[in-house]
Amino acid sequence: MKKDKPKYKQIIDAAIVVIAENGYHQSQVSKIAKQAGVADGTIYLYFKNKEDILISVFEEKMEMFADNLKPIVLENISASEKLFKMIKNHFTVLADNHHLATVTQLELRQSNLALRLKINAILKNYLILLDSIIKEGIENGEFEKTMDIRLARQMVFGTIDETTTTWVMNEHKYDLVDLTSKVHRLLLNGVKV
Amino acid sequence: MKKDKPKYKQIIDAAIVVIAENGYHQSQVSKIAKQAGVADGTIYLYFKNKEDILISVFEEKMEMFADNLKPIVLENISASEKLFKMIKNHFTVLADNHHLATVTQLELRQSNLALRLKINAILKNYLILLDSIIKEGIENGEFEKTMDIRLARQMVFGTIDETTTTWVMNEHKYDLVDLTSKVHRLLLNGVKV
Amino acid sequence: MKKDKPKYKQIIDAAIVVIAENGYHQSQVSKIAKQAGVADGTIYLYFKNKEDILISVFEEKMEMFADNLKPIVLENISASEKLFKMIKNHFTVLADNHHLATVTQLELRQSNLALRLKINAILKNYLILLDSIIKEGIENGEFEKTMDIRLARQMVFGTIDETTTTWVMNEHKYDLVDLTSKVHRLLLNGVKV
Amino acid sequence: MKKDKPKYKQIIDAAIVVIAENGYHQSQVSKIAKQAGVADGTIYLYFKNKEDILISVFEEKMEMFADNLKPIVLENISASEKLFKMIKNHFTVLADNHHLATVTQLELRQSNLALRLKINAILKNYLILLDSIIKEGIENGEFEKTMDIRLARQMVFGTIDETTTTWVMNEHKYDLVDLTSKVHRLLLNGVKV
DNA sequence: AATGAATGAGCGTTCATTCAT
DNA sequence: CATGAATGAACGCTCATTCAT
Repeated sequence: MKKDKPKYKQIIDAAIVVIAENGYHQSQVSKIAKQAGVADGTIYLYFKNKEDILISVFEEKMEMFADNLKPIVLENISASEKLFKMIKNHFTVLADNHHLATVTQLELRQSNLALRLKINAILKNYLILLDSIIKEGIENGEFEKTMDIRLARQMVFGTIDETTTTWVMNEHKYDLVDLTSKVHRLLLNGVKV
Repeated sequence: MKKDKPKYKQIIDAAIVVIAENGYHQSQVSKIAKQAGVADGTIYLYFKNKEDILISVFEEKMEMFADNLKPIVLENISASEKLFKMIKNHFTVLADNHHLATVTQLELRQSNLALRLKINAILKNYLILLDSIIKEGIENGEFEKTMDIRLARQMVFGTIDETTTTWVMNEHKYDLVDLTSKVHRLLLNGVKV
Repeated sequence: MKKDKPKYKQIIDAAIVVIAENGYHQSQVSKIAKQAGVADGTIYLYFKNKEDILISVFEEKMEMFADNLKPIVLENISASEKLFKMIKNHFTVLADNHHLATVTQLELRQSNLALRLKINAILKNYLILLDSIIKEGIENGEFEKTMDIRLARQMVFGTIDETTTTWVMNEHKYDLVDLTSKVHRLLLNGVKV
Repeated sequence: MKKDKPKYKQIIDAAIVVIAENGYHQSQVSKIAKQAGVADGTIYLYFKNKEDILISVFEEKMEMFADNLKPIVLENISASEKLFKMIKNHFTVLADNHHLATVTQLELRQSNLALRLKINAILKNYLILLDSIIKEGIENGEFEKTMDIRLARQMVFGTIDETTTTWVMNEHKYDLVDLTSKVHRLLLNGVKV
């Protein structure tokens, strides 16, 4: 399995560094190869083409979000607490990895539509877990039973995403994880008194 | 003033059509010129460079959002109602103009970071108006006075934006404006009962 | 019409020189552009791609062979004399243009199969004229009436082609046109006494 | 001697199959290795480089033509009959081996000039035998004594070659060996009555 | 003001060959 | 002898921008 070979991860990590530091459109394959310490041609032993590198970056790292979230969903705690842990996990992963945050929030969005559709497909697994938390909350009476699950998910994800992007655009000047409680409260109670 | 000359708007509108129909990366200056019915070189009498066209597209159209929002902010109604009207206006403008929606939600985000920072600057005026609604709500006791205004704004804008993008990606299959009440309710009360 | 613009012919002629001097596989587009005194991109205003340059080289020059042959076919002389004039014309054109001879006899044959099939299609017009001479000879009793026209054409063309190629490979050391009579006599009478 | 080891012939035969089926430019060393059932690197234990494989293909197979022709030259028959047997042999070998015919008539001609010069050198032995038949015919009064031997050889070989190439390009649709008599007659008597 | 022909920098990918095992 | 992972040089084509007319 190619994904288990050390060079696979080596190239993925190199890609994140190069994209974060040079921007999406200035991240030539040769630059990624150099950062990874391999020859240009070696890239193509592990990836079909340049796009495949970028998809794999997202795949590998999004897995991390989903893998972290799965046990949380199964815990014996309230849906509200699960939501809290999900937000905290999301913020923590990105706060711990500024390069990755820059890549996912800013650079990868400059990719062409085809690539972004593939990225969205990968994201889906993560959003399904979020949906399951919302559903659980509705079923056990914690959450408003008349609300539209898809819209609720879009609010939760949209808010988390917008918050993170703003934080990245402000060059990580403040602590993202510190915002967890406030974001959580807003999502639970809305803006109204 | 160049902006008042007919060819200026002609080129802006051509750009929106071309980008919506061909995608950001397939929207060459020559294609925009052809659609606008002018020579390639003529573009450069009205715009500094290609990026300037795209910024101007956003500028011209975002003005519409802000211009629509300004009188709403001044109306003698509750902050909650203003929020409702703002969401409805946002959804209505984009639902009425599918090309524009595709361009702002999908295509323009593929531009490079520099362009997107400029786009954000243009967006600022709109977000300031949103901030003023939130502030008013807090001051008149409608909204939670302990909440972080910036986070609240990010939730409102992030939710609206995510909702719209999802709608565009689903190829406008359902009615976006119909979602106004539900989105409004979610933002006011959150997900909790 | 692009073919009438001076740069079209300028690029064709540059291609012949570059290919003759550097060989087919060492004739990069940039080299042809330089020889033609235009920018690389200009090539693509006149030709679809590199292959299109090569096809056009053949097209333009083969036209010369056919155009020279047409009036000969119509002359009021014997088929045998027409054959003589055809051979002489073929040899003369190539003897007068060593670069072209190298390109058609050696370099262009290194192109890929697809290109060579297109080249063959262009050649067809020339071979049709040759066929008409042979047919005429048969009909007026000059040539053997039982012979296979296609095979006769293949003998005539194969002999001319092989003779020319050998001359090119011998670096034009002897006079090609001088061979006309002998080749003509051989084709008419064969090797037998 | 490397040529006697089984893998040597194994690789040669694999090369012919791969080139005939994929075309010259799509016949990578790795593909030939795979077809031969050896590792890429193994190729280089038997051949200096890729060009060396192709030269060897020609060498090995041209030997077959010359080896078949030698006893014919020595037979106690007329020069005209020897010519007949030579043509028949040439056609038979290629008609019996479509892959080889495609490779020698079409694919190998796409190789670079250097390789083709080497191929010509190999061909020489074959052409020398042809020359000796022609000389013999002249000396024993069968063939025209004033004719240029080199030109006669070029006519014979050029005609055979052109005939074969046309047959290959027509995808072997008709029987090549059946043409022997007609080609022989044409070469002996020419087109004239 | 308007034109559009000309410019030229920039990059993903292939594949023959090597060499450590 | 045999392997196959790794190497890295090489090139056709696009398109934003200019400028002579």
